[in-house]
Amino acid sequence: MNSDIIQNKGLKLTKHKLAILEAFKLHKHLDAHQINTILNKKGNVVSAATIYRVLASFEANGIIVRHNFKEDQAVYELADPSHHHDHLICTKCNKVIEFYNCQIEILQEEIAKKNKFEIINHHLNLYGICSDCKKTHPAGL
Amino acid sequence: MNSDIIQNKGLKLTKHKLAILEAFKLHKHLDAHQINTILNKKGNVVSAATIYRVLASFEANGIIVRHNFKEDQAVYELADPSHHHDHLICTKCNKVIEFYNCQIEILQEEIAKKNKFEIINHHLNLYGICSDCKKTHPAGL
DNA sequence: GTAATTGCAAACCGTTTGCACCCGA
DNA sequence: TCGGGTGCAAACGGTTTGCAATTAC
Repeated sequence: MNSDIIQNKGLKLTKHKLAILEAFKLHKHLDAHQINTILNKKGNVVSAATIYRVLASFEANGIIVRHNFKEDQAVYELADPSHHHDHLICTKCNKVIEFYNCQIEILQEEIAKKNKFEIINHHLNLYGICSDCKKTHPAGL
Repeated sequence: MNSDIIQNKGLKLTKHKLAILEAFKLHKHLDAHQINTILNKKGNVVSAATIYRVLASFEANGIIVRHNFKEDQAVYELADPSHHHDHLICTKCNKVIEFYNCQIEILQEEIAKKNKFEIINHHLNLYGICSDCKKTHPAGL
């Protein structure tokens, strides 16, 4: 249950937190502005400050994780430690596809070992054109 | 020659552009603020606006590439299309180590093909603790 | 000479924060 | 009740931009 996710972390259950969590169930990857739009459409008016505070709190409590797909805006998605994945991002339509490749993960560990690095985290973002956008602009225009 | 790099792109050669290019020869990865500091130390006072404009122009002309190691600040490095590489970033001391792994590149292409994606670009950032910082904080503190 | 470059200050945009009020447990 | 949550507006930090003066070619 969504309310459990929030309360299990010792956070107070509020209408806004629930609404934000529900937004992530419907749309995997969201930035603060998109969340605002979604909540507004549902008649849920929330100040930007609250959205940022809820996002920060959710991130600190491991409910969501932050990504930097866009260079100037934070994008979040629900955390799922048991299902790590990386992302393909379409630079035309901003579609995001998740993938997981075990071999790449292993190679990353080897690279870290070679460089005496202890990996804490990683981001692998593949930017490109998705099949839909290729159809729309077959010559790459 | 540094001046050639600038003029070959049809850009006007100026003292500031040269100084910024030289900064990149000494320090591989730089953000706007660091460039400002470096130039100031050399007695080269440059306005922030100019730095950003030069960076934008260099990037548009393929002289440098932008990275998003930090979530809230753009980091640039000299472009070198013939020597693609990815990065290990130490979250303690911000050290950046470059690496290249052919197998990972191949796997990425396979993933793209599977998803009917045409990759244009990618960022693989491995965040962790470098060996020096592990020594300083052996228990991870 | 002329278009590109620069400095300054103001604008911008995403995000954060101080403060007073509100509300969930 | 009371400490966390919220809205508002102001602040913040990195970046961009309008404009007038300067400079490379």
